[in-house]
Amino acid sequence: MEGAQKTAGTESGLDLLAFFPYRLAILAEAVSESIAQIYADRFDLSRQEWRILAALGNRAEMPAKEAGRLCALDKMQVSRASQSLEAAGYITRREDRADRRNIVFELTPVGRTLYERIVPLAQAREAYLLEALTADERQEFSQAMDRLLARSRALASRG
Amino acid sequence: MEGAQKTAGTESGLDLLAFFPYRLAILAEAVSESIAQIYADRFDLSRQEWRILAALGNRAEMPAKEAGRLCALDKMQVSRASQSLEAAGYITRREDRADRRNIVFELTPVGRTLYERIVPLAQAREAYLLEALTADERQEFSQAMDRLLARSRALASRG
DNA sequence: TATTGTTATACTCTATAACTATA
DNA sequence: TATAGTTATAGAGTATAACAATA
Repeated sequence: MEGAQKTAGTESGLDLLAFFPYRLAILAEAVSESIAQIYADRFDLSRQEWRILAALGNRAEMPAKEAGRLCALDKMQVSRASQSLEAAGYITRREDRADRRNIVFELTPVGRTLYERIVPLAQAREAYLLEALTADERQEFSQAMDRLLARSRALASRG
Repeated sequence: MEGAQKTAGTESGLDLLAFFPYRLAILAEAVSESIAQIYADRFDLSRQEWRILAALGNRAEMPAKEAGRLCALDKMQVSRASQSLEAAGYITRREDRADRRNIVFELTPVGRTLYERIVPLAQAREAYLLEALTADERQEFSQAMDRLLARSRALASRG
């Protein structure tokens, strides 16, 4: 982002390596890969499956629609990932009796065991990453992320 | 990241919405989308094509191999994206006489015109995003990104 | 008529490796 | 034998919309 500042009065080009969206993409990809090595390489879960599993871990059950909102997945991704998780024996899927259009997910004991094996590994990696920052810096980074997210969504919705 | 701290002594679950890699992925996706609306929606370029075009803008020419390193693309992505850019008339590709295995890219006048139309729009969006942060915060965020990238690569290379 | 979720289809993207040519 | 780049192939992932069931 320093590079985005003009280094000379006549400089009008874009320095890709200093372009904020590019740098953020590279960082997010690297971080994502470092976590995917756990859920994908070691436990053979897709990103979508991992997100649903992770979201299910700290609640008794979760409707499909909430899984979509919570995991930033569309309804097709939720449908397919939840079918895979069910086929693998990690979750159950049942109809909501109150409104039978809704499907509710629940972890099986096997799914909970998987969750409890993955989560500490994922958290250890997160902790290692965040050791790059002091407690204050983490908080500032976190707040900056929130503000950047709000602005990027404002842009995206503008088209 | 605050949420990653234990909220109770017995809490061992993972709060997906507070999990740093998840939040970073969501942010990067939103930022990426806000820029892709320009190069993809308005100018029909793929992400790979855009990166090569952007990297070419502030230099006379660029070898294919350097494009790969600079744009974080593998040699196949460079090969295909550069062929598309050539077919669209935005770049030329010629052999390096010194070593005819190397291919060197150069912007055509049409390509430069495209570059000069896209870059101000992309920079305007970048600037809007970064207005979320003060100058100091930008610098701290930038340094934090560098440190996080180093650590995520250390993790990823560990496997 | 609107909503939830599934299925179908085509399309894009990616990963692997075989291949060409140059060195 | 090693390197730069291309091509081929198959697999994964994605997007669109048509569809069924329920409300």
